[in-house]
Amino acid sequence: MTKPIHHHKDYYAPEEKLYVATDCIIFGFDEGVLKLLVFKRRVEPLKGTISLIGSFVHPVESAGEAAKRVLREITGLEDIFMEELKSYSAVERDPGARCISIAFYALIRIEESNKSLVANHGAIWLELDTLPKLVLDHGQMVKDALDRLREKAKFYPIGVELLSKKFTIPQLQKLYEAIYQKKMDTRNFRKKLLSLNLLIPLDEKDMSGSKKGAFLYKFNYNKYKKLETKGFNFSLFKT
Amino acid sequence: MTKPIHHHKDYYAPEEKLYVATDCIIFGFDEGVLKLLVFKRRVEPLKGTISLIGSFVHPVESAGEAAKRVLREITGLEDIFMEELKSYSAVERDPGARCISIAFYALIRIEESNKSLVANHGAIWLELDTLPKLVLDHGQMVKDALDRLREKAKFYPIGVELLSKKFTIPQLQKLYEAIYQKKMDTRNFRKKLLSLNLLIPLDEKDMSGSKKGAFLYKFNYNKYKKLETKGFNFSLFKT
DNA sequence: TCAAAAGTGTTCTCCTTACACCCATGA
DNA sequence: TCATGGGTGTAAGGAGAACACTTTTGA
Repeated sequence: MTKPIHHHKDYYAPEEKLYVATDCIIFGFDEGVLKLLVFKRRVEPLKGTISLIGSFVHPVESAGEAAKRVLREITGLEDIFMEELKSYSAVERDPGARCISIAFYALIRIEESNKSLVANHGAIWLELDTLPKLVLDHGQMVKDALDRLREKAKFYPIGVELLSKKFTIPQLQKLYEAIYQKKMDTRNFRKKLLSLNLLIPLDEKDMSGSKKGAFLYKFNYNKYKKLETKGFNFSLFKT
Repeated sequence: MTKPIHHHKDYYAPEEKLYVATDCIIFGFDEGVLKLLVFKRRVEPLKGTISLIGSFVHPVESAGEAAKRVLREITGLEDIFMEELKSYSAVERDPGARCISIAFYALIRIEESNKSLVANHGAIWLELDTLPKLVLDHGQMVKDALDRLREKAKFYPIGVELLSKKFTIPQLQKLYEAIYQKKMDTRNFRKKLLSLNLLIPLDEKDMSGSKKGAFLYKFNYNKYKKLETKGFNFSLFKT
């Protein structure tokens, strides 16, 4: 069977429609550890089960728009780094109905989210490395999203999406160490990072992490956008 | 709105289902140029329009299974390199009906395909760099797939999926030159390639490309699989 | 004998890596 | 004054990039 002719309803009619949902793998970084925003049922049935935050894709929106809507409804945030991960469409993935899900992963700054909105939705932040079992194939989604994050962060400085807009180099290093679960060398990390010329040094220090204080930087989004389109190598280290 | 409770049909009932299709971006390599397998309507209506090859996703199969089925039905091939590209779900993407598509790209050896099966389905190979306009958002799909192929081929030797099982190094180089649209240095290409130790040299020569003839090689899939799981850097050149 | 493609080595440069000490400050 | 985290430089090794000629053989 090949692609049906378009604009002729007869070609669609005999086909079966499916439920289409989206699930968001929402990463955050807090207290030196990677966290995931999940939905914990507080009432029966299935009280206590943990799932990703998602929604059906409505007729008036694309999957990406649905995912953005979910993120906005739960966290109050807009203009967030979000990318399609992949689709999940195994026949038996959802025992309740034939339902495919298009998963998106997002990186957000926890402190910018609307905490009461989050709480009102029954959403909570859990540490990634002590995650309990999630419903359906959501565990697999998280695993896939983490793999993708690791791949992506090798070549693109997306880590900055997880930190405050003003951040210190030690903070960024701790984030990378959390993502890749390994210690890095301070000197090499700084050298490579600064050689990209994508950080704007500020005249402020963050005094929360040490007595000496660490200089704050801002990410140069404008410069990055220009480089990105030209295809730049952002690799922060050798694998 | 958060994720509905599963196993309770009431949560699905009020939602609208959508048509779910899959489209395949099928790459081939022949006569030194990259080609795409497309479907050309030979009868009215819409005679002459060109689209990717696709199908609806049926209730009994996942999107990936649907894509594999399409590939098998059109080319007779199984066990082909195929990966999910991304989903396309813009509300107005298909004027005929609200229909999302999950696109997959595949790399096949043209000479192994069932030529009459291909022809019977009205499928034809078109050169990638002189593609006409495709229906719907299929042009965008091809562009995205090509970007993905370029990204992927940098780090994984997937090019071999497009060549005969026995191939010569000059053939592989020509393929890479076609993918990246740039000339490469023979000596550096061979050096890097052979240093991966993934090619099994054969005692045969391919005499079709030159009077001198070029030695044939086979790809060492077993070794590759082992390296792949350990996370190896297959980059064939610096971007 | 010549045209056309296959095959081969070396040098330079740059990036990555490994590695250890001083600095600033608040407690 | 001392404990804590912030910040700095250099040398060695390895990978990528640039570069030109010889080999084979059918026409």
